[in-house]
Amino acid sequence: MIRRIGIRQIAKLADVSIGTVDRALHGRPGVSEATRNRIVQIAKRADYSPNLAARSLSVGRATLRLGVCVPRTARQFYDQVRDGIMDEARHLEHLGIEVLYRPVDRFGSEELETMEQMMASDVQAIIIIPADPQAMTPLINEAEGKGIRVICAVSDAPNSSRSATVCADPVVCASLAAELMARFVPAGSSMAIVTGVLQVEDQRNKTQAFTERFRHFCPEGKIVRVIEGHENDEETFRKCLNLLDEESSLAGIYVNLAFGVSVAHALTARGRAGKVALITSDIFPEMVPYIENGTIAASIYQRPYVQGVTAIRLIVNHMLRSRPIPPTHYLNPAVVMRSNLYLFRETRQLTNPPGHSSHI
Amino acid sequence: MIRRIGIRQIAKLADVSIGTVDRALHGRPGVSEATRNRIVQIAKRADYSPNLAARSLSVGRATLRLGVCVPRTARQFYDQVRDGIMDEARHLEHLGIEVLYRPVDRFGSEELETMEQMMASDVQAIIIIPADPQAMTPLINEAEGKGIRVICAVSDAPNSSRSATVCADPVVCASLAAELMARFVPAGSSMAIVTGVLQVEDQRNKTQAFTERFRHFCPEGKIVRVIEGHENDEETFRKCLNLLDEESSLAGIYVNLAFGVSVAHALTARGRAGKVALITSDIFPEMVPYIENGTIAASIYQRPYVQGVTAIRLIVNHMLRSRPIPPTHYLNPAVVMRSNLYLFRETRQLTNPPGHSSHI
DNA sequence: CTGAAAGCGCTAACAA
DNA sequence: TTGTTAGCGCTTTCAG
Repeated sequence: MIRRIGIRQIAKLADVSIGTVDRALHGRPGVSEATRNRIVQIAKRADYSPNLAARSLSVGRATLRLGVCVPRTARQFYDQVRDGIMDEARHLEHLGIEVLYRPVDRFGSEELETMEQMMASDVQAIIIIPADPQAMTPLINEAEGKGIRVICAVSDAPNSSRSATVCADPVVCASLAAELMARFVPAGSSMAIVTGVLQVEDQRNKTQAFTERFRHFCPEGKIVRVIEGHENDEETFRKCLNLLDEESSLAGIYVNLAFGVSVAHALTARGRAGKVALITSDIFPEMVPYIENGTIAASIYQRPYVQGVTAIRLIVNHMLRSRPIPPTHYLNPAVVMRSNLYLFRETRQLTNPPGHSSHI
Repeated sequence: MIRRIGIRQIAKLADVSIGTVDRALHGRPGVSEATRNRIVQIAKRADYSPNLAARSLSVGRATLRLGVCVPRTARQFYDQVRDGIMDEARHLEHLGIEVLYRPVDRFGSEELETMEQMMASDVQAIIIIPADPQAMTPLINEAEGKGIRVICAVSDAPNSSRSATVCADPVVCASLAAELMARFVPAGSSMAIVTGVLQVEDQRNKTQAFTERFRHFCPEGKIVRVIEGHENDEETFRKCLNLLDEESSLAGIYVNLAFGVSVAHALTARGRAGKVALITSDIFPEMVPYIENGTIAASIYQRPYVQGVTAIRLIVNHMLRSRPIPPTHYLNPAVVMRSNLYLFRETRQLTNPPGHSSHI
């Protein structure tokens, strides 16, 4: 620990009391502009940065109250985000961080109501995974207007004034899938994409990016079908059966949302498992057997845990260390295959080889 | 921040002074066994954990002095480890962490001498990347004997009594390469492995694992050659030229150490770039053009930055939060391809798409 | 507008 | 063997 300058020294240099220094440095009222400027100058020249330990000790209660609003559905995924947030917050507990955690149902208005409650409950920042970005946008704007920082994770509300978004770059996810796929299948192969609803920005972007990059990486490769499963297991499954029946020369399928299992089912049902290269998104326990038996060749993983960790770090670095917030923090997707499957958090409970304890 | 119990309350419960509580809880001399036990019991029942902010504030100087000994060679790689260590240490600075950083030349005795100096300079733990684990082992044992925790990163000293090792599981790295390769090439393909010296445990393990897994994943696949380049650019290059001349049907090469560029050179020289699937290890700036033009299909990345971060976290969690140290912390290797190349730290300086700021 | 002083939870030096 | 006390750097309250 390097001996750094403290408010005491600054007070001495500026020939004022430490109380005045504190007021000046924190924009609190009760200092003349003249002395304030003088003190700020000195602090800057001396490269002053506050001792966070002392601060949180002094304040006693939380220095930083955070609201966290995460969907209660698709738990295997969102719970990872929550774990990342909570783990990191606990790690930084001694800085006086307090988390107000509110899981919400993904559909209906609970999300909006919760957001409103949070805004009313004296938090300095909110981490949210908006299920309906459109509807959430006015509330986000209102929060930011009140000085509450809003950070979107996993899903973005791009037209809002949120301070930052942290997510896996959808274009990179889809491009990586396309690049892998192009290496997995021969030139001139036919490809299908399974998505949810093309109106959802993320899914549309991934579909486009995959299409474009696959054509780029695979000479004469073509996308013969884009299937919208409407985020419904049954519909996805059924449409995939049709697809397989109609496209006998299909070489691969890319599933750009969390419905890889339905597609794997369909492949298995039609005896095409292992014959058609399947690249899915994210990891869910039900996918494990399909990765193990080769039905799913690879999965592009958005690393929800790390997203949670990152969201906390962004906020803390900004609010406590006055670092700038990067408006977009894209993190690198991971490639899950059979060889590294058991090093991912999601599968750690299932079979836990001793000594393997990584999660980032 | 949840209101937790402090030594004051414990003192009251045990009907002693806070000084006694402090002594009892820290195994300092000057407390009778009876009172010590009583206090420890109370603390345990109350789930006491010390306020780290208060501690580091009180102690004033560093609470935790760490020695870090990292090779000065292969900088692009080891500097990442160092960055991870330093970034994380700075992040935890307010806990009173002080890092004594000593880069050393990889060859010669500097490593041993530096280790000895560190052991003499009052550090509580040492993070080391042993270049010569064999030679380092006695010193590690000596350090641990003195109560100095030693953590190996990247490279392990398995026969020493080091407290922990953090690295990418070599078996997983090689298996992942094999699995990818088996998907890249047709059944019955011929494969070559480029390594350094098979006597080095890590390289031998990777060679074995790749061989075994490739055979498993690729029906009728065979390893036709294992080349030892002795960690020498020139020799690796030359031997690869020979290989290419003699094996006209070679479908792929796996390079299990940091000499992928030499192999890429050879492929280019013989006009086989893009025809032979090349999977390398880690990322270096010189590799970037070869990844971009498809000569290198993929690279298995050990994530040195995260290794550094992890090493610090292990130590801090152990020494400051008295968590157990897991003897081996394997982290998940990453797959680097053209699509995600620019999201890795190593390449961030080269071309830096705005908004991409991930490094873990 | 500014200064003085108490106190956050802990360590460490000194007293008893 | 135990108790007491002075800070660590900061925030905050109360006086001036």
